[in-house]
Amino acid sequence: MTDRARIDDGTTESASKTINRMSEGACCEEAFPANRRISDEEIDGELSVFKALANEKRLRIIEALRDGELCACELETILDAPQSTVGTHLSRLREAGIVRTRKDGKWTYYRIADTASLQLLDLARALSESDR
Amino acid sequence: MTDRARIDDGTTESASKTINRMSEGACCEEAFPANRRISDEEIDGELSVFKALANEKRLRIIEALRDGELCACELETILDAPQSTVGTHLSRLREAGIVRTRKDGKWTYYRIADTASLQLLDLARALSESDR
DNA sequence: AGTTCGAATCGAATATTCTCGATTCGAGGA
DNA sequence: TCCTCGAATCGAGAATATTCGATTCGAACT
Repeated sequence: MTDRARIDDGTTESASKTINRMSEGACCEEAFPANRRISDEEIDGELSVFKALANEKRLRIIEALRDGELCACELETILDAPQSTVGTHLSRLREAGIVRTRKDGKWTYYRIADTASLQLLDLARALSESDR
Repeated sequence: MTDRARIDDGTTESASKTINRMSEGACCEEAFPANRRISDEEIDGELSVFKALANEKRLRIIEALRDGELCACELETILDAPQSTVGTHLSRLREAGIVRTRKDGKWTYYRIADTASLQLLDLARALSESDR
């Protein structure tokens, strides 16, 4: 919609310390103490993330934000959906902490909050491709 | 319910080749060609995985199966929900390829199909804990 | 001030998912 | 064979989520 200056990338916050911890030692293994009863709060946390990702339009939004931020109006074009629909999905993603916003004049730019979200999509894709 | 012999663990299939590929090089980074337009089939694949995980009872089932297989009746006790409810959730997880079954007499034992599912939960938990 | 544009939110119709009693099915016994 | 137990499935009501027109809000401009 506009060719104004963009913060192309590098502004997405790095993955959380916990996720970095997952990267040490045997890659992506034994991130948590293995045999530990899980709490309700942790289940709720996982649930809120998965609910935020369990929608086609929201997945498309995240995929579109892989290579950098986009404003809401650009996402409307990409999704080919009305403003209120896209706005609702963006609000859900923001509430879930998946995306962050930056305001510039009357435009609102969205970006991925944590690259761990993208790893999540990659893992899900690999998982779905492996069993068919 | 019963103290019959169990295949305690080691029977869950190893993560898919694609996921193993993700483990090489810089851990859990650049698993996919980076700048590549995603297809509808891939979105559908991601979506089916996330939809299967976007439910509290199903997450509890998966967490319960972390340290080995369990039969349906044991999961009914753990979830404290009626047989038909638990059975429905188990069917969904099986259809999504998240769990596999083994029949022994009149019992059906469930186990995690791919450890990548557990990594998915760990990542989601870390993500939800990082932004609060 | 008023106007316009982009975006957030409201609210109600629609669509999807969840729950769970009831039924069916299959594997062992008696 | 009949009976029982564990589990899969059906079906309908309840709960949740999605859609999107309409409204509101804020920033920029006149």
